[in-house]
Amino acid sequence: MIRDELRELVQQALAAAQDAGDLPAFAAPDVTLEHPQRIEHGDFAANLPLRIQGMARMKALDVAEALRARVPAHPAVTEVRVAPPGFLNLYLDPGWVADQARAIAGTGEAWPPLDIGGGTKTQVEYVSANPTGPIHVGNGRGAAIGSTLANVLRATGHEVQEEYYINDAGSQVGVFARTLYARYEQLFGRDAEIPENGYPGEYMRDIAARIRDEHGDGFLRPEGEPPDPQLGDEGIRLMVEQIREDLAAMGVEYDRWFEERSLQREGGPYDHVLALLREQGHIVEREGAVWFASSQLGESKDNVLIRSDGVPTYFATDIAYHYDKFILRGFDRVIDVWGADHQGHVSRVKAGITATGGDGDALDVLLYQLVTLKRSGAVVPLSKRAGEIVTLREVVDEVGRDAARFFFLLSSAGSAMDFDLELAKRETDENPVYYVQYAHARIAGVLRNADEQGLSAEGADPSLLTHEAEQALIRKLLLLPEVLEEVVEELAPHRLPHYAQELAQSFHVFYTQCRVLGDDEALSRARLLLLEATRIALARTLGLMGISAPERM
RNA sequence: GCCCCUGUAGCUCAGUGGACAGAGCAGCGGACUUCUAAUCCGAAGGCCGGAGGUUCGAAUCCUCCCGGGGGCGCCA
Repeated sequence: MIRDELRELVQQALAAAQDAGDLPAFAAPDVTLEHPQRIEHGDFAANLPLRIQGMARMKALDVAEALRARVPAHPAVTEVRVAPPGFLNLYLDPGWVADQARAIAGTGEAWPPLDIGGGTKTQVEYVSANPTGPIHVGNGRGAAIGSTLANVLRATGHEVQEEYYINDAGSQVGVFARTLYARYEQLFGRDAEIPENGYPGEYMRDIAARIRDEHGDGFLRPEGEPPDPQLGDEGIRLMVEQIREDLAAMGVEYDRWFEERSLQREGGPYDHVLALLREQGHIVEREGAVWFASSQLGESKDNVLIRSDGVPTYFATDIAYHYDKFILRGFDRVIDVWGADHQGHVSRVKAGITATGGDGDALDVLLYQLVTLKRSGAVVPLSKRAGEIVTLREVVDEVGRDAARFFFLLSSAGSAMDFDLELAKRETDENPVYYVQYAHARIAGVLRNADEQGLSAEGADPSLLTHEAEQALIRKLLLLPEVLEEVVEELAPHRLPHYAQELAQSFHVFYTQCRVLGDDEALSRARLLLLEATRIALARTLGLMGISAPERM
């Protein structure tokens, strides 16, 4: 991408200036380029002179001048200027900029071609909510973040697998089964009560009814006897099926649904990991429980692996799960997207990975702060145990998949967000997603009109794209590769919707100021070329976010 | 008590070492005989939670304090 090429130019200028003795010899930091806020400061700016003025024992302005004189010629650069207090400002050549419209349109849907990953085998695991209830709004945020991140990684040369981890083995599954059985018994007129700490939500009645519809009283046992274990399994199966459908409604599809239970089969990863930890001396038995002696590994405390009642903890199976990811399946890199309430879990899982032969640093955990759901300003509790829960499905049905995804992606994972249902519902016209989609629909409309007139970008001369709005739009297009790189390097998918809005704005301004289908046929063709390039970038950005790019609105 | 996240315009949020701090929404004033006005243009709105410090330069880094959220040996 152009930024990397220009960075290299400045790097070369530095080396040349030092070789020539214009600057003293010293090890300089890597060159970084940024986009100045003010257009008069150029398209790119290097602050290198300011950063090395001390090492060079020269005034920043003199350093800048020494560098400026040595910057090699480049077809994209029309001018290099020194600006106080010591910046080196680079100005792109308008002819080169205009020609990028042709380059983009010529590359087509594959633009921008980026290989950051080099085929790195990467797994993104996200949502992974307990299958004891429908997924809620907070999980929706994880879904939007995880799937968008996976899309961008795939688009930048990573070999990506998306996975959902089904927690079907913990103690909560037993509580789920007993709750389900109580609801099931109630359907047959029995006076059963759901257990303490059970799941009081209405959805449990629905699942019980579905099982009755399919199996009749086949799961009914003599009163007072515990439920058939297969009833719980059937309930989990139905719940997972619903979760799958709810996520699909938001455009989320996984490559694999991984069952926690599969780790615990005889001689499986769980057994193996425990034996491994024991061999390595990481196991301590105390107070009737089995502990991971993680404090010896720099953790703040030890953690229980097997509770005194003999049941393994979630933590124990999670070590086995990550052993499975890294060692058995050979992922080079794993990204787990978790809610911030799992924050305390991060460092101990990394310690567990390292202790079982993996590299804890190959795991990136992207924590997102929880979503506060509001209804007319009042906080709505999200707990599955509360009677009233608002499901993700409900929100998606109300505001639409596109708006829901855009909304979830808009704020950075680290900041808590409010999701006001009334606001989201009211936002039909004013939601920013429509602003972006409308830009795409407008382009599609003009391309249709051009087609009817028998006009196309065929043989277009991009050098006609000299208007300020045209130039600004192309410069905005050229930002997409940089944005994708930042999304990957900072695990920051929220940059995408912000970029989408900027791109749409640049287009709308262009559309207002520049008529595409006018009297000047050569200009029309050039502008059609620009429209094609813009449509490619816009559709790509929307597609990576899992948001549709409509032809009409 | 300790750890993590967070505090920026009325609201929702970007910006996390650069040059005069940004956007959307709300509110105010304009623009449709012209490829879609779900659009555009303009004005207004800020001790960047507070106080010190580091730096040529701090919303950004460090220390302390205040507010909000989350976590802290047998829940997941």
